[in-house]
Amino acid sequence: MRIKKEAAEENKRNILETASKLFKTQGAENVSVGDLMKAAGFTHGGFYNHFESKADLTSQVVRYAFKRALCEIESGLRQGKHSVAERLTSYCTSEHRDDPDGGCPTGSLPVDVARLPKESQKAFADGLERYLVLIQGDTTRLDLSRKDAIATLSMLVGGIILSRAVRNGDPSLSDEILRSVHDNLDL
Amino acid sequence: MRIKKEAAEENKRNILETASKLFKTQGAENVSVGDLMKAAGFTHGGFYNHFESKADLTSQVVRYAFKRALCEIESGLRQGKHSVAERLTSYCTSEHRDDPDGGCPTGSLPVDVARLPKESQKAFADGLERYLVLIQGDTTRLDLSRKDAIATLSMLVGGIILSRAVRNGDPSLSDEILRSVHDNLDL
DNA sequence: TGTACATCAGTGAACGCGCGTTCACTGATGTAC
DNA sequence: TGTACATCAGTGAACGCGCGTTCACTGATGTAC
Repeated sequence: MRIKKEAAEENKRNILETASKLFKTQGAENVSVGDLMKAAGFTHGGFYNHFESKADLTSQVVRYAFKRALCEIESGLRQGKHSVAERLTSYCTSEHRDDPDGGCPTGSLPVDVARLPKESQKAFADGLERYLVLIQGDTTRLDLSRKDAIATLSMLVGGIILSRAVRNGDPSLSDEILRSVHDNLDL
Repeated sequence: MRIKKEAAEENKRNILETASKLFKTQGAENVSVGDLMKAAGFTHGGFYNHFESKADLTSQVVRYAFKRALCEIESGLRQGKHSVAERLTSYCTSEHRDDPDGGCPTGSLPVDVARLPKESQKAFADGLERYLVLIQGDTTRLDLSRKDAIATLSMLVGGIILSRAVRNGDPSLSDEILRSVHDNLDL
């Protein structure tokens, strides 16, 4: 049966939110359309009312995940809940490592994105660019050059990815990676 | 028909070599057993003479890929072809970014490995550990603390992963990431 | 404002397809005598 | 050394299964008059 227009939009947002969590933890290729719709509380058939294909979903998820993460950080900055430096400091922690679905897309999606079509990569690049602007915008406490901002972000992303890769295989190495990157930040 | 024992071992090595290239470029989940065996020059049925399952293959590939990469670097060091510092310097370059199958497993496999069973993660951790020992072993030119070695490796890995993620979506950002990380090395 | 009809979000059965895996078969290789 | 038999790497058809996608259907919502 047909539902209200706002309800349909809310449902789509729900699907995107659910997908961004599942994709970050399991990887886009390991989440089926059926799994996703079930997790969002629907049957699979309705999926194609919102998305042209699974590939279409994927690029929309990349965009959505960055938007969500950036909005959250920016509103936190505005309200004075945390500074950019504090956010960067909390990036390489076991809390973030163990919570990929709530975490930043920079650390969970890039390897998937490298195999996705151009449009998804563009969405990722746009998100990354906004992160860099955000980091550089904090001139009072950090005052990083763009080069340094990129290098810092690379170290954080590499650290969290490596720590997740060995988390179950060698937990103490995983912790050591987080600590090493964390201590090398000196913001 | 039955073949000579050494021939069978050589065939298995061939499958592992082919798999490590395919996995690094496409990701383990996107390479089917049929694809792999065909690329290695066989039919798919024989796969189970060498591996218990695809999961078994995957963990063997992680181990194999590190062994191959480390042997190549170590023999280069022994022959004086390059130093550790030179290898690190050439890590974040467009050549390495555009050649994932020939490249280092640290940059191509970690996100896949994070979703694989403990044994594969152990194989990855062992490989990573050997990399760190190698980096620290070069005391004459680098003399990095273990912490610095980990932070450096994290930055390199993060840089190559991010540059690959935006390569088709924003080529100039991709190049900028490589340059920024490269310049921040100062070995 | 009320009525008649088109629209479309969500349902669930059904589709073709490729996946990982199994299996009967082949015949050169390895082994026991 | 020669013979007889067991072994097993590689082949290719076949399996069940879950995937992405399609489609006929439902009925509340949106729209035209």
